[in-house]
Amino acid sequence: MSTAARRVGRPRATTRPASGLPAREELLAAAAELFTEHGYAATTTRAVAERAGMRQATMYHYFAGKEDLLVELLEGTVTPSLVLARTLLADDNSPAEERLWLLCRADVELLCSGPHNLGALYLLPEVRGDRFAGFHATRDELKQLYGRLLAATDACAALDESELALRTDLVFGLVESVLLIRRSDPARPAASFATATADAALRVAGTVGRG
Amino acid sequence: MSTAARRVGRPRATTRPASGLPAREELLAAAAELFTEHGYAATTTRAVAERAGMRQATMYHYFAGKEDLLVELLEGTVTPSLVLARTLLADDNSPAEERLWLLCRADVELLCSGPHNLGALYLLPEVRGDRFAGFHATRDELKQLYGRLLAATDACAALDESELALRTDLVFGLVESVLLIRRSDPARPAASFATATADAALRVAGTVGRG
DNA sequence: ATTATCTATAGATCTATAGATAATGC
DNA sequence: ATTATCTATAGATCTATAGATAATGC
Repeated sequence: MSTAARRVGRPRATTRPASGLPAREELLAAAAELFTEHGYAATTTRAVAERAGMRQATMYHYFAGKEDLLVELLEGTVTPSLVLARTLLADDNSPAEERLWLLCRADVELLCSGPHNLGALYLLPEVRGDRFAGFHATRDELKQLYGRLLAATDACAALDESELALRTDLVFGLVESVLLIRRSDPARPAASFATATADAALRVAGTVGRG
Repeated sequence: MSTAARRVGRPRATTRPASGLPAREELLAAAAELFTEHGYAATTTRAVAERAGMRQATMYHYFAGKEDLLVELLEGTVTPSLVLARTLLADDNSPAEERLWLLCRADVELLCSGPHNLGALYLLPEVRGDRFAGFHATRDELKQLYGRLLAATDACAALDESELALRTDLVFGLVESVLLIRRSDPARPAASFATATADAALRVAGTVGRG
């Protein structure tokens, strides 16, 4: 009845972290912390591996390279909002204003919860590269769905295409700006902030709103 | 009457860039381009120096190190708006709404003009370091002045301190989000976008606005 | 003599790979 | 036999410094 798990493979040189996560998850968690705090280029593969409780070279058993860590972390920051946006766009039982508000609130909550400011990974200059085309496509689709919900609101019904695009940029920009706000104030509670941001997004959209 | 300037010092190994800027300015311009496009850590001192038309080591004749380039570039992205904010706060001949609108518009214009998205330097993870405390202090003061103008608007007169702080975060966040928007659409004309953003900022503030 | 530049390089990295090793599984 | 890990390192950087050089200034 030993509490130590009996594991295949050569034993680690150091003790495992207390989290009890599997090695691959542990590497992602370490990368999340280090990439959000110090950036991608400034984080070494050694720093990631050792924070996950293993030697540098062992990381390559789980990931083909440093970039793969970032690719995988990025995906998680937009996919859930995209799924929700699709659902909300399909549901025409409630007014567009209300659905837009729900999307904004959920998006802000996604961006402002979790132990690290993962949404801020999107700010890293490295994310420009081709390696991240998948992430950009997802984000573009999400923004497009914001635009379609916005177009369905009373306030925007009369706008022409370019005015609508501008307003979409502003609403989407306001929602994304929570990354910057969280960065200067990491401890802020997500729920009430998400509500207030959704209210403000509707005001940007042009509705009289709840705020 | 030779057109080539007669210069002190050993001649360059390569021809000078066509810009005609003095060497120090040329280095800053090169760093601006490379830091905004590839980030700080991914930009080598060799890349900066060679884009400025000199060898890597020559850069150290003008700057003590790579960080000094970034420090100097960052200052220019907030100081002009801070100066304007101080002036606007002191002038009580026009309503606070109008002064806030002017500040937002000018700030967005500052952030969206110039050949590179210099405002986006603030997104770089390296800017967290102590070396950049001066920049952060300037930016904090600017944000505080936004808050004081906001407090003087009719729409915010009744808010308590924490509500006001939240609204300041949202207005300031919206203005800063133009960095993100410019990054995905670098060619956008600044003037009309600045006006539209200032309108939206007043809606976030809670005024009925012009929009 | 002063200046702006150059060449060369020490010293410190950092990524990814090669190949050995120490467990368990059968 | 398979697996997860280790140690060691090749090869490729990158920053900052040391010291030489080729102009002009006086």
